[in-house]
Amino acid sequence: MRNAFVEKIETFLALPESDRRWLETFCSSPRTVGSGFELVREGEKLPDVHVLLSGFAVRSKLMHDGEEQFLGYLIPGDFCDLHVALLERMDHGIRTLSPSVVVDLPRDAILEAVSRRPELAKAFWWCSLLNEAILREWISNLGQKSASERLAHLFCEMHARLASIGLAHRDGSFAFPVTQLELGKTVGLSVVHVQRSLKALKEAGLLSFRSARVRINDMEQLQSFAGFDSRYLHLRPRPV
Amino acid sequence: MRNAFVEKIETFLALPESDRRWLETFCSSPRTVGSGFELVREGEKLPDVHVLLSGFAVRSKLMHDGEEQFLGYLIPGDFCDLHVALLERMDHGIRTLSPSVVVDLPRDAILEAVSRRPELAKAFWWCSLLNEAILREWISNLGQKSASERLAHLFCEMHARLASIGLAHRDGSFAFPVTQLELGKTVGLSVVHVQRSLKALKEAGLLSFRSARVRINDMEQLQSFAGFDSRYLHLRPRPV
DNA sequence: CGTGAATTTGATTTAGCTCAAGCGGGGTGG
DNA sequence: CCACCCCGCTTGAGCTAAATCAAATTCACG
Repeated sequence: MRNAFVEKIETFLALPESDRRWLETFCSSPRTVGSGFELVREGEKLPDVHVLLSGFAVRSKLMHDGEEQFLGYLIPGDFCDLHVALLERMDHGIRTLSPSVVVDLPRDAILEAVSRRPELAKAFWWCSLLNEAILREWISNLGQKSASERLAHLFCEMHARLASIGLAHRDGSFAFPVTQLELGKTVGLSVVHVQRSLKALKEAGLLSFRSARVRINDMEQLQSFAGFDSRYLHLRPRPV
Repeated sequence: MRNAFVEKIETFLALPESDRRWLETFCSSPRTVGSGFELVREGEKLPDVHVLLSGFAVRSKLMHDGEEQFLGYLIPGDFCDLHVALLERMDHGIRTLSPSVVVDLPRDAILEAVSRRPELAKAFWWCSLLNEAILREWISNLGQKSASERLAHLFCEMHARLASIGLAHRDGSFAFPVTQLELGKTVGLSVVHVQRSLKALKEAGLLSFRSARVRINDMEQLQSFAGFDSRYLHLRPRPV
């Protein structure tokens, strides 16, 4: 059976057979959870690290004024909370955006792997570095771009990431189970303004967004409008 | 001689003697560079990873419209570009903000250390995770807060980080060698608005900012105004 | 069908931007 | 030692992107 997690890691390096088996063992008893399920609560101290095998999830932080800011989307193959292996306490929460399949890796197993299996240690670290790169891009997105540029950029990113794991349709469409309110929490805008900016993008013929699905009509133009350059994602051509 | 880098790592875990010596060997031939020196250029592929032993530096990304966004500040003890060990290409640049001392660690040495020295592997990974946590906080800062809250938050963060390595004065003041223009690039605001927001913070008696030095007058109030909660920094009490 | 959530639209307000001009201070060359 | 000049800071006057408030409409779903 395909395992999005192992596949992701193997785009980075070919694992020794024993490491791959080690990973697959832990993935052998996944859980299925519904949409809107809180995988991890902010402030919590966890015994396990989670991996998303299928579905969508989001990281988010609660502000002191009660507002919520999204910090990143998780797609199949992503670690949810690798930090807790070393940092102990979650500084943000994670919840699913669709029915999902997750596995729990005991924290101690991760630590042991890092000590005993150098290839896995590298791979885990690599996952963290990728996350970092995305976070940096989000910062420039929030700091420097207009409302519709931000949205455009977000869609470009999601498309690139989903395409890299085979979850984008050839016609440029992909599932993205979020509401406009949630888009607002992602790019720091009010719902009303998200709606108007989306409308502008639609009217410019760049994309459409309906019932949790994005379709990019003109990738070329959308990317150039958004100032999107996929290199920050450090994607490697997917070995088949 | 004190070594800010080794000290930082040892707040996380006590290194085996041999690992410490390994680090210190590489730190034995540092370079001194001036202010405004470009340590790493965006897009570059580097043979070395850099560590800042003293001074200030900043990560930044150039937008397609020519604007610049700051992505983080580097203070003594920080890795500049640990990513290149695994990611090959820099997705942002780094330059000093003051005269600084840096050391160059050959990429291959880092990779070898990760394979052979599990404690160091953990420590390096921990550094990445800390960075990530700071990046996430910056995202919520940019996405959800007003101009003066953003600035206040930035000052709280710098104070906490500098204090943790003994670079903050007991009176709440610390060196922060940036101009108002640069503050703008940090929090996504125009110079003019930075100036007005700073003025407001000064007039509220919270802090002062003059000639590259910040002084926080009322830490309690500033933190509560900024919605600052230092837990995201995952600081550990500094062992003396 | 009915009901609550999500989207759309309009009207108004505001935070932050741009443009433009004046000011201070520290460093340089005459 | 003075004059100048450049850079960073300050202030003012519009202007605009985005927020807020409020209501209507559509949609998904039981």
